[in-house]
Parts: sequence; C-alpha cells; structure tokens
Amino acid sequence: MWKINAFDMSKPIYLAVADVIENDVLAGNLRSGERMPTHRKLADTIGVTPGTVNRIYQEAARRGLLTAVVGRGTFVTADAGRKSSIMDVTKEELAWDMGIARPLTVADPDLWPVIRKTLNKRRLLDLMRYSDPQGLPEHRAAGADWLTRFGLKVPPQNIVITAGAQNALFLICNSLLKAGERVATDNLTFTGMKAAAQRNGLRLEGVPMDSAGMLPDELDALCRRHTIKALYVSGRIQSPTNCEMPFTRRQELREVIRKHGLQLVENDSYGLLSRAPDRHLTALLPDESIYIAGLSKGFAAGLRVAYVAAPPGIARKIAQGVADTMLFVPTVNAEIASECLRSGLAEAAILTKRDMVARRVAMFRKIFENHVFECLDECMFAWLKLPPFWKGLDLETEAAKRNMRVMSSVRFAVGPTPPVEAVRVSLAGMSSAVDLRKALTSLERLVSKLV
Amino acid sequence: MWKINAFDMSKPIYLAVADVIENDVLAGNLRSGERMPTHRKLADTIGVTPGTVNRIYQEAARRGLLTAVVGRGTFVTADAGRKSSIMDVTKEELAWDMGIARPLTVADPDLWPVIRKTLNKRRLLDLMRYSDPQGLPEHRAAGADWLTRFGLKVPPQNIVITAGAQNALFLICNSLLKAGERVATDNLTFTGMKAAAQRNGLRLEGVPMDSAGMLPDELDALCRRHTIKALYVSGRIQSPTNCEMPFTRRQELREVIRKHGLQLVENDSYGLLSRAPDRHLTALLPDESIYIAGLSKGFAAGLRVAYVAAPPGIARKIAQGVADTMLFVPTVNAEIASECLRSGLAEAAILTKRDMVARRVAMFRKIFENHVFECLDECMFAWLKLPPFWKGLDLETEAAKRNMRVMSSVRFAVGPTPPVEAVRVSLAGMSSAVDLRKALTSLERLVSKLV
DNA sequence: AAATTTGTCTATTTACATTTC
DNA sequence: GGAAATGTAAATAGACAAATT
Repeated sequence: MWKINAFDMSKPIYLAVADVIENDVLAGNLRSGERMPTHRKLADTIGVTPGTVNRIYQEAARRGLLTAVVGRGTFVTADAGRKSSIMDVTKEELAWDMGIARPLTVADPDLWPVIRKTLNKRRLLDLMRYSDPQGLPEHRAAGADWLTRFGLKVPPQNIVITAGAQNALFLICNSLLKAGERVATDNLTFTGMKAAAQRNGLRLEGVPMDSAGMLPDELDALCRRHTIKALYVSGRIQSPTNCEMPFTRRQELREVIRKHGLQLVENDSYGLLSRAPDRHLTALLPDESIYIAGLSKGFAAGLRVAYVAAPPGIARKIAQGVADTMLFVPTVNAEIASECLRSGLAEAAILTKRDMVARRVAMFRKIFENHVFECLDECMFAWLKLPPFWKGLDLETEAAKRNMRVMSSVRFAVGPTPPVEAVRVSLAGMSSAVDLRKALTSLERLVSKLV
Repeated sequence: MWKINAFDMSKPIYLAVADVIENDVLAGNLRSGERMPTHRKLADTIGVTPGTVNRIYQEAARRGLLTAVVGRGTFVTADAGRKSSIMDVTKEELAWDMGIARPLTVADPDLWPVIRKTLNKRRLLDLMRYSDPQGLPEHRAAGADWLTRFGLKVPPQNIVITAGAQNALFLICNSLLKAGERVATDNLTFTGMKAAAQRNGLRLEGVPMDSAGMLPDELDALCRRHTIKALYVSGRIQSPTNCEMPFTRRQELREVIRKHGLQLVENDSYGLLSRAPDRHLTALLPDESIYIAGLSKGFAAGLRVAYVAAPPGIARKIAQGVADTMLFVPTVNAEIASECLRSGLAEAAILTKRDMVARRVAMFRKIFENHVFECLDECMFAWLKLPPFWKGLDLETEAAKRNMRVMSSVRFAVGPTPPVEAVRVSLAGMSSAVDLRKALTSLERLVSKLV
C-alpha cells in the first residue's frame, strides 16, 4: 500500500500532502482504483488528527485525484491525472482519428442557397445588432418547432439558444449549480460533461449501469447517501457504451428522479440520427427536464448552435449565463440554422448521414466480427471491449504510434472503480470511408496482437 | 449599527447568519458601505467563536455582500445585492436605452459582399468542420496582422479567437485563475468583468484611481497585503470613467506589475475607435500581457469574434477553455471577420463610427454644458457626475419611469467604498440620433430636477 | 513606537452518518 | 443485528499578520 515518505514542511500540511498525492498519481506510484490509507491511519503516520487528513483528501478530490466512500475508504479516481475534454489542445492530430466523434462533414449539405436566401442586406444588418441572450423569438420558435421531432411540445419562451451542446452543458454547470454540489451521471459518461463539471468545481457521482442503462436502485441509494442536485444523462443513445434504455427502465428512473427532486439534464445530441427520436427520459418528464438538442451531429457543426428546452425560470438563468459569458450566440448562425430546420434541409442531411453511419457501422461489424463490442446502426461510434491482454490506455498508446487515435474507457469513467477495459472507436472521425476501412483493419490487427 | 435579531436554528449557524445578512441587504436594513460588527463583537452576541463569525462573513463575501479589511473592519460591499452583468435578462428593454454601450449598428457596413466573396461552396463546407479551438491558422494570422494597428507585434500562435471580448474575459477567469484567488481592478470597472469574476468565484480588489487612472502606490500596497494573481485594466480608455492614463502613469504601473509578478489582462475593446490606439499598458509589457481586441465596438457585433493575444502557454490554456466551453468559435464568423479586417472594410467602418461618436459626444457636451462630466470624442459613453441632491440609483429609477435607461456608478463599483454619485450615459445605445437628442434633453431636465 | 484592534488561516475537537463485517 | 470502521462537517482554538490608535 501507498506510503508517504516526506512532504514540504514550508507550506501547510494539507496542501503539502495533497501535492505529494498529486505527484505520486502523475508518477504512477498511485494507480487508478488503489485504496488510500484511512483517515485515522494516515493521521497517525504524519502526526495530525483525522480532520486534517479529511482536508488533505478533500483537496485531492477537488483536483480529481481521489474519491472517498463512507464506510469503505478513499480510492484513487479511475481517471486520476488524465485531462477530460472532448478536445485536448495539447495533443497533436493523428491521420487516422477514431477518437473524436466528429460529425461526418463530408455528407454535409451545401448551405450556400440557405445563406443566399436568408441573409439579404437588410436582414444582415439586423442580425449584426446586440441580440437577446436567450435567442431571437423567431429562432426560439424554430427551435421549439424542431423539438416536436423529438416528441416534445415546448413554448418558445422555454427555449434558449446556445453555442452548441457543449456550451449548453457548460452553462448549465455554471449557471444552475454551485461549486461543491453533486451531480449524478452514468459511471461511464460523456467527456464533455466531465470537463464542464471539473471547470465548475462540481462533484460527479458515477452510478453503475447494466446493459439496460443506469440502475435505478443505485441512483436511489446514491441520493439517500448524499444530496444530489442533478442527474445528467446521455439521451436516446448512451455515450460511450451505446446502450439504449428500455421503456420500463426509463420509468423506474423517472420515479427515482421525482422521489429525490433531481434536476434532469439530458443531452440528446447523438439522438439526432435516431429513427425513434422520442425514446428519451425527457419524454417522461417533459415539464421538469432540461433537454439539449445539438445540431452538430446532423449537419453544419461549424455553426455552433444548439437548442435547450427548460422550464421558464431555468431558461432565464441559462440565458443570463449566455449574457455573462458571450453576450449572445451569434445571431447569423442561429438564423442559418433556423432556416435549415424550417426548409427541410436539416432533415434531408440527417437522412443522408444516417445512411452513411449505417454503412460505416456495417463495416465495423464485419472487420471486428471476432471481437466483443456494442454498436448501433444509428450511432457514430462503437464500444469495443478488449481481450484480457490489452489495457485500454496501452492500446491508445500503441495505436497512436501507428497514427491512429482511439479513446480508452478510463477517459469516460466517473468515480473510483476502474471501468472494463474497452475503447471507444469513432466511425465519424475520418471523412474518407476508404481510409476508415484501412484504419479499422489496422486497428483490428493491433487489438488481435497480429502486428 | 446593525444588530441581528434571530436566525434559523435548524441550519448551520454560519449559513443561517449569512442568510440573515443577505436578507437584510436586500431589504435595505444594511446599506452600502455600512460597517458590520467586528468578528469578536458578533461572536459574543450570537455565542460562537470569532472563527465562526469569520466563516459567516466569508460566506457573505462569497455572495458579494461584504468586504473585509484587516485592521479596519468588515463593510457592506458598495454594489451589494445588485446583479452585475452587461445585460440583465430580467430587465425589460426601455425605449431610450443609454444604459448599454451598444455598438452603433446603424453605421455598420454591408457585409454581403464579404460573405459572397469568402463563402463559396467549397470553403463553406470546410468551415463547417470541427475546427481548432484556438482558431484556424489563417484567422489567427489575420488577427495578428490586425493587432499591428494597436502597436503590437505578435506571432499567430499567440492568438486565440474567442466569441467576443466578454467571452475572452470569462475564459480568462475560468481557465487561468482558481476560485478564491484575487484579481485587482480599478475600483470602478467594467460590469462584464464583475460578472465573469463572480461566476468563477474570484475576488476582485478595487484599486483607487485619480484623474490619471489607477494609483500605482495603491496597487503596490494591495499586493503587499494580499497575494494578487492578476490585474485587469480597461485599455486605452478607462471604462466607465473615461480617463486616459498618461505615459508616466503607465510606466509606474508597469513597475508595480513587474515587481509583484502580476498577470496583466487588458481589455482594449473600447480602444478600437481611438486615434492613438497604441496608448495602452500592453504596449509597455508586450510579452507578458493578455491583450483583448474586441471588434464589436467597431462593426458587426453580431459576429461575436475577438482576438486575444497572450504568451504561448497562456494562449493554450485559453484555447482549452474554448474547447471545454464551446468546442470552437464558429469558423464562418471568424472567416467573415478576417476578411473584413483584411479588405479594409473594418477600418472604413471604424472611421465612420468614429465620426458618428464624435457628433454624439458633441451633442452630449452641448446639452449637459452646465453639468460636470467626463467624456472623450472617441468614446461611446459619458460619465456624468451628479449634483448633491441626486443618488445614482434614484436617478436610474426615475429615468426608468420615463422610459430611459442609464447606469449608476455603484454598478461599476468594486470593494466596500460607495463611489461618487454618477451615472454612465451611453451615447451608442440608440440608433436614431434624433431620438438620442430627445433622450439626452429629457435626461438633462431630470438631472436638473426641472421635471 | 507600542499596544490594541481586527481579520485570516490551519489544525483540532466533537458529534454524527453510513457502510462493512 | 450490533459493533467497528470509515468518512463528513460544523464549530473551536490559537497562532499570526496587518492596520489603527
């Protein structure tokens, strides 16, 4: 077990020891999931009281290094020391990128006719003014209309326009929650949510899943242990595990949400390509949920527009968040997006993209037929379970040497328990299907240790 | 002096008492600048130790209600209980808006030719891809080139594209500073900075000014009392007081900044219209400063694009902030902005707008000739000192009854000391000069108590 | 100039809630 | 199912640093 040797006596003990822990995590002396000494044990060792050790561990937890469980002990967080972001600016791009679920921009529609139609001189001048942080009424109306596609009936005043789904997530974390508060998520969740939470000092609590999604009893137990403010879920298709919650599971979750008064936050950006786009939790809690409908997975990711539906008071707070972080979402972009929705261009683009995704998924299934994985015809990535001789992070490293990017399961992990060894393989990161086939083939050989 | 009557015994004392303070501030029982009981005094009164009172006051300080000064006491913050934002989404719009420094969009150039030229089908598809969170190299190059206008020579890798200056400020607060850290500002400063700091748990420390700007000795004294991480300043023209720092003052400040290793953050968005756009602090600290060049005050505010110049390591952190909060700034917008800069359209727009501002300033001078104010030919707002019978907040209220919006000095205040009674009068909030004349005339009569 | 006042911060104390065995 | 183990959180204690008188 981990033992502390020495710490910098010139600074406060709680900081000095937290620094030692941080260094040991980064140096690999403390491994994911490893158990730390108990408060009383470490207190004895370094000659302080348990209260001080609590402060040490809390400081380390704030830095994302440790997770404590009453009665069980304190553990090194599964993803300790790894930056969680959708995009890591320090990483170079690799030729064969199966890491990021980049929308398939090759299949994007030509926006020029839309631009030509909507942006005449006068309208353009109007759109260059300072605008309503919540979004122009006509853009919100277009958003409300679009949401009927997902089985939601919302008045335009409940809609907020944000600069994409990630922006919506960040604003929700920043405007609706306070540092130190707890938010429940699947114990494998979207990296963008992890990044948003970390930046706002929120504590994520990972809830165990089975093949039908988040376990209601586990969520209930969590809520009884702690005050949980909100529940973040992935929408129709769970990211990154590709599981879909059956109706009964969603019903059970609704009851737990109601029972504990959780604020539901549902990011259904990946549900855009789905053929059954109303199979989300929000459908069961339409008046209480915050529902995020990003467009980027469907078309025109570069526009950075998403629609958020939320109860009026909450919508107002998110809008104030938009005001304080960027004044308003560029109005031209919302105008172009609205016209795409209204004119049917969006729907057409989605159909095209859905086909393309299906073809790529088929390609994946074929190449990996001898492996264990989860994938869906309507989902841009596959969840590949690894054979016992592979660790996800090692595969990441080896793949990178061969110019391929994949993402290990630990990057999605929330909480102390190291997840199953798996990688998420994005089928939408590369524009060329020919290159993707090469990449997948090469990856398969690597996973099989044939190369 | 304030006395506490009772508090909710069911919650922790420190929260219960902080709540009482909050209510009393909102109810007007505690006034701006008022002195609170000392730690020991209040501790005696409610029967706890001074440490607990410290926690009470710190909690109230975190909520923006109190400011403590060692040796002197604890005081109600000047702007206690007022939301600080550029835009308050709960406020209705008034017909005669002289509150917000809205760019004069009437004078905006027609962007259609630029759009037509840059956004051909192929380029448009390219711009719809996922992009570099720092901004595309060609857009950063355009930004670097634009900054030569402000006397700055920066390589493109030091540039980050953000969704406007407010976004830049927010990202700097979120990506470079930690909750609880202290940032120095003028004791009257930009509301957008106050909002960004508040949302990120930063403590602003207001530094006294004289007619030549921030007082170097005061900044030095502040840095000796506390660990100050950064200094935020307004650029060429101080917002909201309209003072310009002479060269010697800027030199003195530079020395203090160097001495204490402060990170300078300079928001020069208002400097855009200036005829001498290189008279900023960054000119004296070009390699260490973070310099924000917003375009909105010049043209096309709706695009939401600003250029931030910062040392490489810092630029990278800000770019990671962009990635985690919105993935990237919409690339089409950066493209349009770049072309405006490159083609000279921007420069032309600025000249037009400068003339327009000068005319409006002249109008203000004339109408308010019998009043005390600070205004500059190149600045969009005036700083109107009020006669002794007016309080800024009362004028705000009375003006609102007459459908006019102005902003009282307390909204810009940082720290415990209530500022001089003054209002900021924006000359750019209304598109029609005719209406502006009516509004200013009406305001002048109100200030003179002729109506 | 020294004593006093005032706020700050780390570490301790203590009561307590949850989980494990 | 009760005792033990484990983490939590509010309030206390006390040394300290800065400003005032």
